[in-house]
Amino acid sequence: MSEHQTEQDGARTQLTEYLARNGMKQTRQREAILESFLGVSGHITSENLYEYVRAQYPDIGAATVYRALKLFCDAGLAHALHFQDGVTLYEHEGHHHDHLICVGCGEIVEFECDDIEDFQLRIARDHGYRLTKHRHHLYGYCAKCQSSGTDRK
Amino acid sequence: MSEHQTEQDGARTQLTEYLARNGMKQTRQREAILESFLGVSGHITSENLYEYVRAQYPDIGAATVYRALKLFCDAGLAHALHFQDGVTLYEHEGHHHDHLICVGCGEIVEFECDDIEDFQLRIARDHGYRLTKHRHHLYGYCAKCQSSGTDRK
DNA sequence: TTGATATTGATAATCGTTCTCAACTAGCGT
DNA sequence: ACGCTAGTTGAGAACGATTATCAATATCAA
Ligand SMILES: [Mn+2]
Ligand SMILES: [Mn+2]
Ligand SMILES: [Zn+2]
Ligand SMILES: [Zn+2]
Repeated sequence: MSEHQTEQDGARTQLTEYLARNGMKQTRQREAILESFLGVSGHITSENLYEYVRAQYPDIGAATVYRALKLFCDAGLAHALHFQDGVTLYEHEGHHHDHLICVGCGEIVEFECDDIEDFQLRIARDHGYRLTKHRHHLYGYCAKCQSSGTDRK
Repeated sequence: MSEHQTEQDGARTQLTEYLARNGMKQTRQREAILESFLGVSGHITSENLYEYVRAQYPDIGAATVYRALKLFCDAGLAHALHFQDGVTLYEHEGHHHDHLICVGCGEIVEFECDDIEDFQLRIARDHGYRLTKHRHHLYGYCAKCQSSGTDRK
């Protein structure tokens, strides 16, 4: 039994418990969508996940996928991100990190910086704020896109 | 002649030069919209600025305001921000800063942190990226919203 | 098995923003 | 001043990811 396997089982259990705790139902659709979501690594849109889901379960509707992903966030299984205005990307919930995005090819690099996290808390405290979340995105050109000079801008 | 006055004149000149340099035309509408924009301090949506503009110039259309604000960004007079997905806020272009947003009352606090800026550059460099911009938003509850406990969430 | 309640899928609606396009100018050369 | 031409405008349609609606259907505790 791989680490990956236990992680997925953990997620399934987590959803089941969340549903029970909130008087919600465990449906075929939610199980299928969770399965697809867990099978994806990285960042994905609802629309894109819908494609994957539909490949195996053609009867599941798009609205259900949108709803499920939001549910997964509420249940602590997923995390929503907004790199470009207008599209939501989801990733597996895990240890906190922020992102570096290549505006050339779309590559996404994850990073962690405790120092920055500390400064954020200090800034919030200095202004009397209690932080609930933050959004820290760095945009630029990756090494590859810099060398293949044929880029926009 | 106040500092404020010269700042506004500077902006007007900047737009005029940008337009000339790019074979674009200086129109009544653009002048009027710039006037309204300069009269606003802080952060404002296109839609909201359109209200102001319309009060003085009822014939100017919404599309023109949307276009003008985008133009002002290109000309280096304005800066676009996305605190909530789906709405664009504009502010006067000035020295760089980031934002602390109260999710209770919507208050926006501006902050600067050279240390964070430095870490950002280091992170980018470590990954071979050349940064073009970043988005750093801290969300939380301001002091006032924390005490008046009657808040959402 | 039943029945109350939650969920689903198709589709309409949302909403800030952009696009379309015919009418209208700014601004150059004359 | 005049005229040309390319850029600009305003109204309204179109967009696009997401959400709301709602009748049909599935879940699950009793
Ligand atoms: Mn990530
Ligand atoms: Mn600001
Ligand atoms: Zn790249
Ligand atoms: Zn507040």
